[in-house]
Amino acid sequence: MSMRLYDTARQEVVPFTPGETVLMYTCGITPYDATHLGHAATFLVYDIVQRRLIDLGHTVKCVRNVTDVDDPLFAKARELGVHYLDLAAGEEARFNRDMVALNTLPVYSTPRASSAISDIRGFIGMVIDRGFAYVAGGSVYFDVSKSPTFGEVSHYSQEQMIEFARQRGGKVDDPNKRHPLDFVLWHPSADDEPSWETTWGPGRPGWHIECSALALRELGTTIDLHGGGSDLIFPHHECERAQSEAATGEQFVKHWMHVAMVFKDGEKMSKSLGNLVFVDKLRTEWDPRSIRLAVIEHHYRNEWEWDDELMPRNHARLLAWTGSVGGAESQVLDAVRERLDDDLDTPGALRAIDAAAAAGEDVSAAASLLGVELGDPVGPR
RNA sequence: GGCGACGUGGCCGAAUGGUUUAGGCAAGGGCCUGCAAAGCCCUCUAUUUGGGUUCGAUUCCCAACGUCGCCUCCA
Repeated sequence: MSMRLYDTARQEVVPFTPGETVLMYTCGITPYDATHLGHAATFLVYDIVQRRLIDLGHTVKCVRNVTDVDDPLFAKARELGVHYLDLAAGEEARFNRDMVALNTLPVYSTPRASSAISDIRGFIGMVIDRGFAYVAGGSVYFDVSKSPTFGEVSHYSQEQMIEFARQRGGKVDDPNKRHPLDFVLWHPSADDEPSWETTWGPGRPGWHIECSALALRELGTTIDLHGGGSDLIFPHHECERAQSEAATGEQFVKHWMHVAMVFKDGEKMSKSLGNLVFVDKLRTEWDPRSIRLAVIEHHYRNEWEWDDELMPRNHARLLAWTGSVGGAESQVLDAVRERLDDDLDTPGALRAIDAAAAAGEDVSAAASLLGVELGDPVGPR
């Protein structure tokens, strides 16, 4: 018995068949602002994967990094007039409170990018030694021409990748670059940004290298499952894979999993648009278990819209489930397992539990597999 | 190209594993009227295509075709 999951790179639902110990890496947050529903959705999906794998008897080592060395963090710290690590520490603590409130399982480790500078130095050295990177103008660039499989995670054409990079101000016209898609592994810092010494010059890491270095340090050369929000597929994961396989010569990731974006008011929930629903705010109004249900009511591969019906509906659902405790013995746990193994069909799992609860069965074991513990009375509202 | 949603009469739009697939608009006919309008009555036309599951599918599954949405955001 194993789960079947959609693999972004293979573009189909395939059996996910890791060994007894499952090595998972999910790209975590850049801690410069509060956790919103989009973040929560991503990590709740991975939490349920982890729960089902444990349920199947696996030991799961899940790494979720914290990107505390990055441009948006520096910008926000500059704006607030605080040190970037102070800002990061505060936001990271908020994020952890949200994750605890939503009852996510502890992960194996949550390493910070700032802890990985020496690993990153070593990693870049490996990439250079193996001939996949070059130094120019104080920066180190990955040489995409040495990686013929570049693009096999996202399945974008060269032209599309270049266009996307250009739209993002990805410096495709940087004169130091040999190819427009070459990306930075290391680059000089601005005056008010942190800087570290290296043999090829002072500076700071590029934004893809941290995850590769941390994955190697924490989990080894090949990991079973890697992912995050679908917004990370390109360029982040494309670049990660290229540089990791360049450094180690081994397959980096066996299975890629990405969680679809959450929308509000017709547009992707994002900091730049400001159409955010914050988890900590929501928690003051609703039981966190209802929030979890409202998120997993959607399939992880479908984009979905946050609307006002969601919380009342799932509050009612939580009440129905809680009211079932002490009822007749139920077989619904097996139905939920079967739904989760079918590409993580959480909507189907919820429907099965709804039906069982309506039939007077005790659904607490099934709810628990989804991270919803029915023991406590229902909270706010 | 990828992922997802959808595809019901001329148009819009409900519903459904099983005798007649709502309703509205439009159209045609009639009543009424000096004529017309309004109103009322009647009539008319549909489940994209091809497979599959089933005793039976429009409904469930697969494929094709078509329409729409999303695909740079940093979760």
